Amino acid sequence: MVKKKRGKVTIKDVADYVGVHHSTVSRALSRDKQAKISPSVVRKIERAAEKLGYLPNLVASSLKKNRSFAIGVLVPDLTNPVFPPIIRGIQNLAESVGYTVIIANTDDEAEKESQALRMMQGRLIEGVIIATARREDPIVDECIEREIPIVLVNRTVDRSGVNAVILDEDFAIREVLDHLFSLGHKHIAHIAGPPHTSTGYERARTFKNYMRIHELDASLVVTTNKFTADEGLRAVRELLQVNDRFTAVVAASDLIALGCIDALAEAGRRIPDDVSVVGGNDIPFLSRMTPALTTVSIPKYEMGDQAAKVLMELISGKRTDSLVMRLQPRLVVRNSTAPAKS
Amino acid sequence: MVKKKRGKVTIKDVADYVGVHHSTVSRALSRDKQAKISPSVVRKIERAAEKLGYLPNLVASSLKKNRSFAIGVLVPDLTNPVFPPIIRGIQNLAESVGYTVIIANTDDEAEKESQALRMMQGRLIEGVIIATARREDPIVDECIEREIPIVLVNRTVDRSGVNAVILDEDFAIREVLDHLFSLGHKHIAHIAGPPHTSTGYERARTFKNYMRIHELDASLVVTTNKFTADEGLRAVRELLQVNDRFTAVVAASDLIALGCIDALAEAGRRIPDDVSVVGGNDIPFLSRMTPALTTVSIPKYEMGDQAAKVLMELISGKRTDSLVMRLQPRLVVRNSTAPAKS
DNA sequence: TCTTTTTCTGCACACGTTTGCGGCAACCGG
DNA sequence: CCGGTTGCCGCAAACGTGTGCAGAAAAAGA
Repeated sequence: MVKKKRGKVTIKDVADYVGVHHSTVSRALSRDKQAKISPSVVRKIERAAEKLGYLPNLVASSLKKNRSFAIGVLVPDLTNPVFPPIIRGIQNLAESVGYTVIIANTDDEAEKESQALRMMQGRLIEGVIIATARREDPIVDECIEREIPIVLVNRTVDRSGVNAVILDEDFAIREVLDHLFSLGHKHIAHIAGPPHTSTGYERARTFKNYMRIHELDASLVVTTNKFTADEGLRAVRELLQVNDRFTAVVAASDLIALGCIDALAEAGRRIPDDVSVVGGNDIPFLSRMTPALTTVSIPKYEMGDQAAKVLMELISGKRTDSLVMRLQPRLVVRNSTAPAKS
Repeated sequence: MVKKKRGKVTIKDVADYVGVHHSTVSRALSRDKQAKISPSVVRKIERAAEKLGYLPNLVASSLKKNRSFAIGVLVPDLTNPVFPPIIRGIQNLAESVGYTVIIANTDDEAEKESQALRMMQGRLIEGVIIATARREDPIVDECIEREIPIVLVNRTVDRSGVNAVILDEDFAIREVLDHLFSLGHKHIAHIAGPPHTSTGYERARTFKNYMRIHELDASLVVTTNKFTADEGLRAVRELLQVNDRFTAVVAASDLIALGCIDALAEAGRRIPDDVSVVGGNDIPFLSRMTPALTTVSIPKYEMGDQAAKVLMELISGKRTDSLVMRLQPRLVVRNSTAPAKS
C-alpha cells in the first residue's frame, strides 16, 4: 500500500507506476470495447490500481463526459411512511445500473422544490423522479422545458405527455365502495385529499361518479389541504356539524383516516360499530391498531422500481415516447369496516 | 432567454455576453472578499447570468476545488421508521450550510457498506455520518485511516476517538426498570438487540447490572440477531420454552417489542394484564395500537441534527478533538405496562 | 526484403471552474 | 511632472478524466 502524500491516487499515479501513459490507464480501466489494449498491459494496470488503492474520481469523469450517473428524487417528506418504500424501489434499481440517487425533501413548498432542482442540475443529474407533483406544476414544466428526463411517481399532472407511474385510483375507490355497499352502507362520506393533487382529485371524482351510478347521495365530500391526520380531524369535525347521518367514511389516505378516527371518537362514535372507516394507502403498523384499519394497499416499492426503470430507459434513449403506467392497488379488509347499522 | 444550442450556459457564455474574461465572472459570482471587482461589473455580470439562465456547474467546481459540498449517510434501511427522522435532521442542517447529502442503504451487509463508501469517495464527499456501526466495524476503521471526517449516530463503536452522537442507553434502561419496579414487577425478561451493536450490548449490560443491584434474577435475557419483529417473535418463543414465569419483558426496540407481543398473544398471554411489554425507540403510530406501547422516546431528529453539526465542524476544521455526545431519552408510559399480577 | 494492414499506445486537448500572478490604468502625494 | 500605491481585470495553468488522432510496432502478405 503505497501512500501518496495526503491525497487520492489518480490515474496518473498508476500510469507512472506501470510506466504507461495515463490515457492508456483510462482505457484499460473503462472496459471499452473499442479501445484495444493488450491483455497483458490491462492486467498490469489492474494490479497496479489495486495495489495503489486507486479509486476513480467520479467528479472528473462526470465533468468530462457530461454525465453524472446520478438522478434526483423529489419527495414531500421522508418521514411520511409512504415514501421510504418508493425510494428504496428507486434506489435499488438505480444502484443496480450504477447510478446514485440524490433525495430532496420539499415539504410541499414550491420554493424548496425549485431550489432542489437547481442544486440537482448543478450536479448534472441525468434525470428526476418527482413524487411531489401537483396537477399544475411549474417544476414539472421546467424540467420538460429544459429537457431533463422526468418521471412522475404516485401523483401526476393534468398536462399530457409526461411519463408517470401511478395508481389506478378509479379502481381503488370502486373497490372500496363495492366493499362498503356489500356491507349495506348507503350514507357514505369522503374525506378527499387536496384537489390540486391528482390522487386527491381523481379519488373524489370517482367517488362522486360511482355513488351517483348507484343512485346514492354523493354530496358528503369534504376536502383537505394536506394528506395529514390533522386535516382529517378537521374535516370530519366540520362534516359532523353539517351532517352526521353517514355510516361510513372513506379517507383519501391512511393519515387522513387516523384524523377521521380521532374526530369520530371525539363525537362518541364507535368504529366500526357506528361508523366504518377506510384508509387510502396502507402505511405500516396500522394493521396493528385497534380496530385494524381497512385500507387500500398500494405497491409502493414497485412504483419506485418501475419509475426508475422508465427513467433509465429515457436516459439511455431506449424510450422516446411518453407513457403512463397505472399499477393496481388492492383492497385490504381489516376491522375498521363492518355492516351498516340498520 | 437566449438559448444555447442544446446545452448548459457556462461561465464563458456570460463572460462573452458581458465582454469580460471568464475568470472575472467566476470572481464576481463567488462573492469573494479578496477579489475586488468593480460593483458596476458585478452588477452587469449578475444581470447577464440571470438573463442567460446560468447555473453554476457544481461538478467542475468540485473538481477544481477538490471539495464537493456533499456528505454521505449510511443507514441500514430507510424503511425502518427510526431512520427517516434522523436523516431529516441531517439534511436540514446540511442544506442550511449548502451541503448535499447522499444516502445509501446497506441492509447491514458489509459488502454494501464498503461499496457505498467507495461510491461516496469517488464523488469526493467531505465526510460521512454512519448509522450502521457495529462495535467493531471495518468501515469505520477505514474512514479513520483514510482521514475522512466521520460521525457515528445512534450506534457507536468500541474503539475510542471516534465522534458519535448517541443515546444514554444506561439511563433508558434504568428508567424502564424503575417504571416496572414501581409497578411491582420482579420477574423481568430482556429481549436484547444484537450484541455486536453498541445499543444492543449496552442495554443488555445495564439490564443485568441494574437487576442485580436490585437483587433480582438477571438471567432472563435472550439475544436477537436483528432489530426486527421476526427476531422478537423468535426470541420470546424460545424464552417461553425455558421459563414462562416473567411478568414483564423489556424489548431492545419497538420492532422487537411487536414480535414479543405476537409471541405472547400466541401463548395466550394478555397484555398488559398478564405480561407488561416495553419498547425501545418510539417509532410512529405505535401509540395508536392496542394496547398503546410503553416505550422510550429518543430524539431522532435532534440526533441527526447534532451529528450533522459535529460533522460540519470537523470539515471546517473548527473541531479537532473527538467527542461523544449522549442525548437523553425519555420514558413514555402508555398502556402496555400495568401492575404485576401478584 | 519490402509494402500493406492491423494492433496497440502516446500525445494533446477538452470538460467548466478556480486562482496565483502580473499588468494596465487611475489615483494620490510630493 | 513623476514615482509609487492601489484597484481592477486578463492570462494561463491547473483539477482528473476521456477521446480523436496519429504514429510506432508488429503481423501479414507478396
